[in-house]
Parts: sequence; C-alpha cells; structure tokens
Amino acid sequence: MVLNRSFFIRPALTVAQEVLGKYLVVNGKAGKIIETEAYIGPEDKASHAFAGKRTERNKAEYLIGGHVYIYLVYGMYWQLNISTGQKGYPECFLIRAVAGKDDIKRTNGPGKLCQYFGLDKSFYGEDVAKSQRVWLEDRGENCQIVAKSRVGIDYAGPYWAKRKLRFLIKDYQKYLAKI
DNA sequence: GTACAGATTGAG
DNA sequence: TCAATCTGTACT
Repeated sequence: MVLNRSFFIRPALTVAQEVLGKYLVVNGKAGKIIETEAYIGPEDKASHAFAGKRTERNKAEYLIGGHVYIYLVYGMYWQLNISTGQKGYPECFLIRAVAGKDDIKRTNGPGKLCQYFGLDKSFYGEDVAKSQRVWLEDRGENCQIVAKSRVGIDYAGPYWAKRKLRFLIKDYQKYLAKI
C-alpha cells in the first residue's frame, strides 16, 4: 500500500522511524529504506530551517508532510528529504540509505541513492502522496529500529550532534555485508 | 561584488 | 587525508 498524507503529517521523529522497512519507489526502481535521519524543526540547530530560517533552497521543508525537499551538498551530491508535519512547520527526514535489488553499494549513502534513482532538482517539491513517479510503499515488512547519532553535523554543537536522531534497521550490517 | 563552508563520496 | 564543485549566506 502506498503511504498517504496521514503518514507524513506526524512529527519527523516518528516518521523517520516508521519509514524504515518501507520501500522508496522512483521511476520503476524500488529500494527498502534502511537508514534515515530526523531534522525536527526550528529548534534543531543542525536543520537548514534552524530558528525558522527560510531560503529559496529550504522552502520545501515548510510544506505539509509528504513533499520532496531535495538539495545539493558539496556541489555534487543530492540529498533526498521528505517534509513531515503540518504546513508552515519546518520538519523533514533525510533518507540516507536504501537496499536495492542486489547492488546496495550503489544505494548505501544519501548522495549515492539519489544518483541511483536519478533524483535531482526536477523532483523538488514533488508530493509523494500524489506523484506518479516517486512514492513510498508499505510492503508489510516489520523491522526493529536502532537509534544513533547523526552524521556530518558537528557544527551544530555537541547537544544536537549527539542526539539520537539517526535511525537504522537492526540488521543494517547484514545488508552492508553483501557488498 | 568576494569569501567561505557545507546533512558526501571515492580515491590515495 | 583530500579534492571535486555549487549555492546560500555573510561579509566588503
């Protein structure tokens, strides 16, 4: 079943965990989501929307849950986020890794999975609850969740860098072992 | 206008 | 350990 609006309008903290084990489907390719990070609103110092900041780049983060917030980092890699929560409140989660058919080494990083799925700025603001080319699917697979610290945000200070806002499925290492 | 750093990655 | 390479932000 395709995940609908009601799934995404909950807090990023909830959605980032529940979306693990679901499938990302883009242009006919599908992958099981195995790692995410939550960016939980204006008080989150690591978020692009910290202190309610709004820019041309991050405006999709303010849309009602279910919209694609995709942006370029380091000049070369796209990061796929999906907004959560209500309209006007900047929350989202970042999809950091999915498990594709067999070549996980091409989808085990946020930049790499976008390259694999062909995701770029043309998907900016896409509504995954309505889109015909990108959506999330529940295939009835349950999984256990492990929480870790987020990656690459040391600039946000020890409190936000250490908070357990990165989520992985428990057998994440098993997938990596297939490389 | 210039300077700079970043939610990454793969090669050395 | 480091370079690739673009964009928003904070300056001049």
